[in-house]
Amino acid sequence: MNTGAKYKTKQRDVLVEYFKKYPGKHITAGEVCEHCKKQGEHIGQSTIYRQLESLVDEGIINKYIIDGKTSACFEYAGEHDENSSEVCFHCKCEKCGKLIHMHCDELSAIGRHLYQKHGFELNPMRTVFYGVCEDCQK
Amino acid sequence: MNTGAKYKTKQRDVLVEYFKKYPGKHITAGEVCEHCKKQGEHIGQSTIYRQLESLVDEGIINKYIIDGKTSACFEYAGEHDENSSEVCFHCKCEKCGKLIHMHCDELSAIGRHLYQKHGFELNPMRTVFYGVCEDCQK
DNA sequence: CTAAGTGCAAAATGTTTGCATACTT
DNA sequence: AAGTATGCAAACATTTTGCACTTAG
Repeated sequence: MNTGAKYKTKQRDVLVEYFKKYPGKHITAGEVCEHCKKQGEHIGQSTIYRQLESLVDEGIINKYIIDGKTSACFEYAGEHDENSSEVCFHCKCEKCGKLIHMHCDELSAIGRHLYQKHGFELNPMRTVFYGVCEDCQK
Repeated sequence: MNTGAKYKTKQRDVLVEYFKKYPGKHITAGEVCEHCKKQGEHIGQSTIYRQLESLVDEGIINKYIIDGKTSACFEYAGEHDENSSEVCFHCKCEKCGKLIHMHCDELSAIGRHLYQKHGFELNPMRTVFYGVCEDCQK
């Protein structure tokens, strides 16, 4: 946790724009660094890590830690569309490493179940289902 | 992935016994190291990491990567009781960090749903639900 | 005897921190 | 001016690797 970014800086904008440009894509801190270098925007890695932390705190991006990857991933959280109950779930294949984005009402239902029966308020943005994908089951 | 342990060694036994002794407990590689030192059983850390990998491959222990912790956790997989449909799910509180073990048929049902409707074969042993626990919702 | 496992130390990652400087407001 | 952010390099923590040596089968 930190105090939260308060100043609008060039570095922060670059990061936010990058995430906005690829909604649904999982991006590591290292990939952010590379992206910046390619853009000719040299941003120190400590700045990147600190900004990522801030952006997570502010709910602008989400952080995922996925087995098989050695580093954490971040993803644009999208516009907070409160009307839509469309929640996106993530399934990660343990064999090929593929990450599947899934929209499913039945899955949304488990969030309600967990809350009503177990008092646990699920955060679907952060939860990753592990298993084996269709292609790898052959 | 590795070729799988084939030899029965003292080091391997020590690790397996340790995990068996604490079913349901999440143990990091570092904790395994410490445990061995306390026992007077000096086991090199590379051996520990390599054995942990083997044990995961063999399904004797499961590996979890949980946000907030900097290192991976391992847990005894338990006897493979095929008769029982009792599967254990993990819920991790994002606020207090508590890890809740949950047995629930409804949750087991989502495994079937994912398989039938989405062709995804869920591995519940590896999946962690993130959210906020009852205590932290006050 | 051979394949597999071990242990050490070194290297490779990924992430965090201290501190002087620069930028926002 | 005051508070915050940046960037560098160094520090850290965890995990992996190379290699000579030991052990199980």
